[in-house]
Amino acid sequence: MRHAPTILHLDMDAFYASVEQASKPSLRGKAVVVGGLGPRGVVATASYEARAFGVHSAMPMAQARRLAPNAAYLVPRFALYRAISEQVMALLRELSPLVEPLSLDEAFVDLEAGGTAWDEESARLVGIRLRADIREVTGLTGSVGLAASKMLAKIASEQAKPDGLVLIDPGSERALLGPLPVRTLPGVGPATGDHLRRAGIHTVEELAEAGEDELVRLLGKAHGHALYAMALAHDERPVVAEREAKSVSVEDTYDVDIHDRVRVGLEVQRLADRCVGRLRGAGLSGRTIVLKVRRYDFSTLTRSETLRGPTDDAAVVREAAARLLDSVDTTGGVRLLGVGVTGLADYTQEDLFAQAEPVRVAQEAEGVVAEAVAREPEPAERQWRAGQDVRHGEYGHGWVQGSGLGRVTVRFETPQSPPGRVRTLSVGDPALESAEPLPLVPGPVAACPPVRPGPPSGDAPGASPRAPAESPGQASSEPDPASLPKSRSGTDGGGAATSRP
DNA sequence: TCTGGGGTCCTTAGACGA
DNA sequence: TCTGTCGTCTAAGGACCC
Repeated sequence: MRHAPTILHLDMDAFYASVEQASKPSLRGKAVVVGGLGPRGVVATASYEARAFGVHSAMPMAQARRLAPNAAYLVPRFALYRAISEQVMALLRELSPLVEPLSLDEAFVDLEAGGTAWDEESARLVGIRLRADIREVTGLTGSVGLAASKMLAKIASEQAKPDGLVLIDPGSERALLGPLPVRTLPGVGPATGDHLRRAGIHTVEELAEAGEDELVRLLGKAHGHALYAMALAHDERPVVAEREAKSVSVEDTYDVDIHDRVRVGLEVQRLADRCVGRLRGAGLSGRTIVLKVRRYDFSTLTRSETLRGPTDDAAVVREAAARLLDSVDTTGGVRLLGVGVTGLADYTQEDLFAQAEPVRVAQEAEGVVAEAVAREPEPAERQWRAGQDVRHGEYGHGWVQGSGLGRVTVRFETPQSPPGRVRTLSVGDPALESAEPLPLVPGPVAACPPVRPGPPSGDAPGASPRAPAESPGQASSEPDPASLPKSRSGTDGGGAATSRP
């Protein structure tokens, strides 16, 4: 293992919720919950103000509403989050070619490979500078962990949250890990955590003391070996910039269980089409078709079929998915359906003779689906979704707080305005139209990171071209008190209502 | 009180060919 | 020719992550 803490892990703080607060001034300092608003939605991200009420990711939305009834509930706006994520990733790529994004709001960076840091001091300066740049370019805060390995850098950024920086000193790793709960380690979820607890293992230190053989016996070969290494702070996983996708899938959870077998069949066809759309969009084809069914009682089963060659043909995927569905008992109802493709290749090699028949049948099915889609009733009125950006001819830019009973409530404000006024309009108001999100940071620079003149870059070889903007004193494991969430109240958070009346 | 969506990796078991 | 073994592929499920 390398010895310098030059692996950086960046984790944006409550990312989706922070973006919404930045773009909606009236929500700053308030409890904001982003997630699915349907009856079966779950929380994607809760602002720190909402977390004070006990709301957290993956919690059912209904439970979140009971805990924080006055929070603002918003649907995610992934296009906006993606755009902001790109700005952040671009800043990371200035530090090193080795950037491994884990999601829209998280990434590892190998600073040593980028020549931007080679020891504790330089790594710390890069982290400080990065946090300042992220704040300048996006207006948001991120937490930075620096350590000699990915695992430790991630644990460090977790400890740095919110809005902080933690560097794990080389040599202190095992002492730091020892007292932490096993759940801290990556790969230890609820099931493994329970398993270990029943074996009397609660901390990382106890994990190390149990020994490799015992862990392999308890958890299996791969997991046991990996966990034992992690417990000893051994983690040699490299930062990998390019990862090839291994599968492409789409799935839908329905607000109400589907009982009608014909409807189930149509939904599977629709999902197959969407899946192929994504597959083709990525320039891929795949050989194994997977059908996923979650039944009324939450039991989940998968059925898969491997073709003789990869395909990106919607008719072929539809037909395979339909065959797989034939082998599944859906009496009692299904709550989720999914279609996926694995065994990906970037070319298509159809066995035309073997698949000609299914194709013909599927083309007939295609007609059925098209017909069903055509029959789909048009929504009588435009749908306004909580959180959505809108523009009004008279009142300007705003966002939907809620809608129902023929009315839509809009708060008119922009990222740079003071908290704005709420107006209730008719859902059919001709002056109201949906709008693109506005940049969080003023000026044209928001769309692409600015290149600022580089102040003196220090005397060490390979120093970052950027000079630190914060004093090093701010880079401690203690977050700046001024940057902590200001209010626990979270009341009157806009009260965005569900878009379903 | 009910549990999303999009992924990755691992384990187990059976089939099959060398 | 029969049998055992090994590696690989396929299928299904489970755990985990963000």
